[in-house]
Amino acid sequence: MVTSRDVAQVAGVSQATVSRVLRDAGPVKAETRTRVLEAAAQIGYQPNALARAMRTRRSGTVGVVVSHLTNPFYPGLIEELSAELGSAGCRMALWTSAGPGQDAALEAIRQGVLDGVLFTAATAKSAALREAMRAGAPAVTLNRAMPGWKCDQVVSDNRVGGQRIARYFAAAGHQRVGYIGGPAAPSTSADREKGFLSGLAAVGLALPEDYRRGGDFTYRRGREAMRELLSLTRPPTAVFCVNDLTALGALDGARSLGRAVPDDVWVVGYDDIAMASWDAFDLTTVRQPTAEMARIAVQLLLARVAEPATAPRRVTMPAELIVRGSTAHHGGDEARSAGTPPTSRARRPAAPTREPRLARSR
Amino acid sequence: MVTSRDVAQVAGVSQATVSRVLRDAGPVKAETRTRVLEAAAQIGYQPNALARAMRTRRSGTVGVVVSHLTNPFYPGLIEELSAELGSAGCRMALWTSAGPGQDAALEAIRQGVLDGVLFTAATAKSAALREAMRAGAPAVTLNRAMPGWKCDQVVSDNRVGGQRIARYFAAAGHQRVGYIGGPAAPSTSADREKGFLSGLAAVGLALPEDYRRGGDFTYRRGREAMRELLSLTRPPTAVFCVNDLTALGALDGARSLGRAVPDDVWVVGYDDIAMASWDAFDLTTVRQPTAEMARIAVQLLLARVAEPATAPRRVTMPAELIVRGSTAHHGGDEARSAGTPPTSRARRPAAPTREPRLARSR
DNA sequence: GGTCGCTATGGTTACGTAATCATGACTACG
DNA sequence: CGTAGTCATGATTACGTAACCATAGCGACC
Repeated sequence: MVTSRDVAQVAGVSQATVSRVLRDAGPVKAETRTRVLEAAAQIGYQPNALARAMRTRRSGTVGVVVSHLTNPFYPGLIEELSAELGSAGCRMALWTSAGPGQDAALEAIRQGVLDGVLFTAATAKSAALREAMRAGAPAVTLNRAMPGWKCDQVVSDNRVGGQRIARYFAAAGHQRVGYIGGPAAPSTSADREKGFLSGLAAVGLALPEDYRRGGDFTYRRGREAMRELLSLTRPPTAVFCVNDLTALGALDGARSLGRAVPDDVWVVGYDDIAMASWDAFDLTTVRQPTAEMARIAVQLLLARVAEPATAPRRVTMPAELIVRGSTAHHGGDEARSAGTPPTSRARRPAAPTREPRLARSR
Repeated sequence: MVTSRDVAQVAGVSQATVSRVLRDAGPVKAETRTRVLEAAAQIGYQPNALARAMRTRRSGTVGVVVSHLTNPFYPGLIEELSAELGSAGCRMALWTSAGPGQDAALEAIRQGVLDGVLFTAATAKSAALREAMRAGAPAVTLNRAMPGWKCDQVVSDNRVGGQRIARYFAAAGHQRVGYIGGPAAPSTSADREKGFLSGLAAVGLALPEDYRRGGDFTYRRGREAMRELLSLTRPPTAVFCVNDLTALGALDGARSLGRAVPDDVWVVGYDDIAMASWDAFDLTTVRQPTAEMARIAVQLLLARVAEPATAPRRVTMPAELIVRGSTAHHGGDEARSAGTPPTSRARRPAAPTREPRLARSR
C-alpha cells in the first residue's frame, strides 16, 4: 500500500505537507503543491479512508434502512438517495429492516462506521431506535412521522392526501366507499387512513366496518381484500388503497370477479410507483415528491452530522393527486372540479374495457 | 467515546487482555474473561470498527453495484445479498451504475473501505473495472459472464434458457416467432439471444430481421416494440422478450392493439420477477435461482477476500422455465407433450458446470 | 533440581492519517 | 533597526485497536 509518507518522500516534503495539500487546508506554496500532486499521481496514491475516518471521526458513509425493497416505492427512493449522497461525497450502506437491519444500522453508528442513518421504515415499536435517537445519534426519518421523537423528519402530508381522496370520491357522487389499509405501526398508513376518514366525515360519508379491510402493503393482500369487498351484497363503488401495490392487487382482484374498473368500481392507490402508469393498471394515485424529499432528508442529515446539537426539524411536503383511468371514467366532471390540477388529468383511452384474464393453465 | 482502555481500567487488566477477550483470541483465564465482559457491558463499550478495520485491513463492508434498481429483478437480488452478507457479519454498501457508481465502488476499494465488490451490472465496456480486476481487487460478477476476465463469476445459464424457449415455441407449432432484445453490452441479453437463435436454428426456424427488435430492458420499450411487431402484415405468433419488464410492456402493447394473449400471440419473459405471477400478467418466464446465486456469490467473494491469490472460479446455475397463462392457453397440449413439461422436467438437474461448494454453515 | 514448555498477562508498537505544536524565513511597520 | 505578524514547513502526537514481544508463574520430565 502506498501511503502519504511515500508521497512525501518522492516529493521531498514531510507527510504533514502532503496531508495539507491533499485536504486543501493550511498554507502551502504553489510550487510545493504541484510537486506533491505530481508525486501522488506518479506513484498512484490513494488516501486511506479508514485512517482518515478514524482521525476525523467522520466516515463519509451514511446508513439507509428500508423495510422491503420488493415494494417498488423504495427502489425509486433509494436511487434518489444514492444520487444525492453520491453528489455529497458520501457512500451509502443499506439495510432492510426485515431481519436485524435496524439494529445492525444502529450498531454500525455506535461503532463509528456510519456518520448517520436515514430510516425509511421507522415505527414507534423499536425501543432501540428510540433510545438511539434520544442519545442524539444523527438520524432522519424519511416517509415516517414520529411524533415526539427527537430526530429530524421528512414526510409528505399523508393526512391531506387521504382527505383529498375522500373529497374526490364524494365529489363524484360515490355513496359507498371502501378502504384497504396497511399495518397499524407505520405513520404513513395511519395518517392516510385518518385523513381519509376525516375527509369522509367532512362530507357526510361514513365508512362502515364492512367496507374497511386491513392489509400489509402487498399486492396479494390487496387482491384478496378487494375480492372480499366486492363479495358484499352491496359492494363499495370506490375503494381507496393505502398504497399502490395494494391498489394493483385490488385492481386485479376486481377483474378476477369480472368487475370493470372504473365502471363498476373506482380504485385509488398511493405513491405513484412506476407501474401505476402502466397500461395494465392506469391507476389513479397520490404522488409524493420523493426526489425532493430525498434531497431534503440528505441535507438535514448532513447538517446534523456537521452540527449535532441543533433542534430537530420536521419538513412536510405536499402530495399531489394523479388522476388516471382507474377512476376518471364515470363522473369525470365532478371529479375534475374537486380540486385536481389539470395537468394530471390522464389521457383517457375510449374503450379501456380490460377483460379479466383467463385462468392459469396449471 | 468509551474505548478498550476504559474497559481495561475498570476490569483492572491491560488493554491487550481486553482485546484478547473480545476477539476470543489467545489464552485468557475464565475469571478474567468474565470480569472483562462485565466491565465492557457496564460502561457500554462498543469496539470501534474503524480502528479495528485499520489494524486488520479488513473493513467488514462489501460493495454491491447494480445497474437500475427500478428493474424489479435487482431489488429481489439485493434483499438476498443483504441477508447473506448480514449473516456473514458484513455490511453492504450500494451503488447504482447510473452515474459514477462503478468508479465510486472501485475507488472505495482502493481506499480500503471495502473488502470486495459484487458487480451485478458489469459490462466489458468499463476500462476501470477491467483494470481493477486485473490488479486483483476482490470482485465477483453476479449475473454477468465476463469471458476472459480475471474474476469470480456467478451466472445462470442464459444460453440454455434462451434455447429452451425456442424449443418450447417450436414444439407448440409456432412458425413465426419474434424477439425483443436488450442492450448489446450485458452478457445476459447477449447470451439469451444467442441461445434463442441457436435453439430456433436447431429446430429449423428462422428469425427474420423484421421479427427482431432491440430494447433496453424497460417496460416502455417492450410495449413499443410489441406494437411494432404486431403491426407487421404477418405478425409473429410468439414473442420472447429478453427480460420480464420488457415482456410486461409487450403484454400491454399487445392488448393496446386489441390482441389477446395467449390466443393471438404468446409472450415469454425472463427473470420471474414478482409481477410476472400477478393476475394482470400471468407471464410465462424463466426463473433463475437468484437466492442460490446470491449465496454463492457472497461465498466466493468472502473466500477471495480471505485468500486473494486463488484462481478465479466460475459458477453457472441452471434456469427453470415457468409456464403461465401468457403462453399455455392455445396449443397447450402440444406444448406440454412435446416441449418442456412445467416444473418436473424444468427442474431437471442440469448439473451446474461447477458444483456449488462450501455448504452453508447454519 | 534445572530446563523445557505452556498459560496468562502486560508492555509496546504499528496501522495511515489529521491535528497540534514548533520553527525559521520573510515582510511590514513604527 | 527591532519587533510583531504572517507564511511555509517539519516534527510530533493522537485516534483505538490488534499484533508482536517479553515475562512471570507453574508443572512436568528426565
